[in-house]
Amino acid sequence: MPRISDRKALERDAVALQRVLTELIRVYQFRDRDTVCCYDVSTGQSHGLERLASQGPMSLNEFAASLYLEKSSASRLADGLERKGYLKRTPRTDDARYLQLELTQRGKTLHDRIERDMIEERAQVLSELTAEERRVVIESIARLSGAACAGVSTEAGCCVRT
Amino acid sequence: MPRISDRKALERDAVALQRVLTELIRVYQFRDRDTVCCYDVSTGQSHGLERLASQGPMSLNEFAASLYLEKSSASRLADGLERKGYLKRTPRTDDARYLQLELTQRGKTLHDRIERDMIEERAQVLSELTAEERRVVIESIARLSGAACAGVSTEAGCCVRT
DNA sequence: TCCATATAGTTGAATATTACAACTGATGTT
DNA sequence: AACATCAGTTGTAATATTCAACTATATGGA
Repeated sequence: MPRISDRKALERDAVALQRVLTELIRVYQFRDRDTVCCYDVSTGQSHGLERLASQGPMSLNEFAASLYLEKSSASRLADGLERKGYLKRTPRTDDARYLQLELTQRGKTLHDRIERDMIEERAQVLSELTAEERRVVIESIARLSGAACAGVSTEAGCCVRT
Repeated sequence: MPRISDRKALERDAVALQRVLTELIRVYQFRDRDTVCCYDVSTGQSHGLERLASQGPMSLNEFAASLYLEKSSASRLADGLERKGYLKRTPRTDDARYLQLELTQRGKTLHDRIERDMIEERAQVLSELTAEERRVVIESIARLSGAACAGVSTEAGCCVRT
């Protein structure tokens, strides 16, 4: 059983975390809009690039689920990326209902460029920390998304809290 | 001058951080859409509540800047909050061009409820960490938004990279 | 004093993002 | 063969966002 002062300290930290996390989300939503201008893709599109780059080719439904989007939204996201030449849709030979979504070379190149810039930014922040501290930060952020993800089901496409 | 292995470790960590941070942003954009359903306000509106709750009354321009929005977007955000009775606009007595934006009691109450729920979630995640680890996480997240914010100017309302 | 100018905020118009529902085409089942 | 199921697309509507034009207020100089 934790001491009372421990619980108080935890509560205080939770408040602080909530504050900085809210600001992080806010600034990223803004900064991400900015990304549009600088890289020829919108926020959503750059997430789409990232999913395909890191997970490899996938069906549209998988694409939608991995972006927490309804399939129709994902379809339109893919439209945009395809129109700009970053993505290719290929019907699967074994079952023509499925599409294989895949980045083009152009798409891979753009993703690499965006990712490289972002990693550079991350490295700036991490450079002030020790290896151990960096590990804690990375793990904790992973836990934060895990926690946010936990209460959410993507089975119905979106917006279902379990 | 850091050793080569140190630089490699830093690079590796930056890649990992980029990965978890991207996922965090993604899941939050989804989860935030969900928040709409549960609390009678949209994502943007809940950020608006948060700004006014934590910074106190402010003008519309200040409100816009603190949300990284164009003033017209902020004006419409305020419309929504006012219509639902969470916010009050009062012309300033010393200069009638300015509006004083302020939460109503109803707005404060709603914000408190939302914040309490979120802090509870944060505490869950933090409870597995030591006090020192929690400090590192909180500081690092603050630095991450600081870094994202740094390259951005809100003077023109939005979307200006300096 | 009065008009030009600047400032704060609102409104019109255009665009983007999203979800839900209805649809199309392909596959599987009885 | 007919019906059901599944993957993906398209129609429609709601929301969010910006830019530009506008209104109202304030300030400063002739």
